[in-house]
Amino acid sequence: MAYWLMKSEPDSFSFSDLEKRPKQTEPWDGVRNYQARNMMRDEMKVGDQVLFYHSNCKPPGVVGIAKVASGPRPDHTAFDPDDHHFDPKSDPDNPRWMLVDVKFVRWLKRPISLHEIKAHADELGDFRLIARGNRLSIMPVEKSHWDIVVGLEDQPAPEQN
DNA sequence: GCCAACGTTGGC
DNA sequence: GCCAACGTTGGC
Repeated sequence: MAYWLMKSEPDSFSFSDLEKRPKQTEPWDGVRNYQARNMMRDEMKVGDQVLFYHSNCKPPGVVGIAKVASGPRPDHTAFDPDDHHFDPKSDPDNPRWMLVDVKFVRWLKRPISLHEIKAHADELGDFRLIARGNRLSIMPVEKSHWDIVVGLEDQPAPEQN
């Protein structure tokens, strides 16, 4: 089994939204980055575990755990001229953009903020999330990093400053 | 709102 | 293939 991190802006789609979805499952549409697409199309497998990360909010951080719930499928938002993610170059007979379904698993006992993750840089030094200039919305997570990040939920929350 | 860091586009 | 211009991401 592999481990991943997927970012979402909670103003657009939050972990709470995922929890409320029918079957607590959502197609991860709208991704328009080839690296992220390739991971969904070629590498993600049903049952893989996902850190659900809230970006562009206060505070940014990991809020819950999800899992991959489908194999790769065409992203139909690319075919809809009225959709914000419409891509006229994506041909329904040869779709350019692919997605997987993501299913809610559980909330973390408490959110683990980016700030807190960075405070553990000595153990998480090569975690992609805190690498310089990282902008990928989907990234692989090493098991050791997964265990450290998820393990923080059992530690007391750090003092706010 | 600012801006660094990327990715994409398109002229050449 | 190079690279300047432009658009986006996302923390701060």
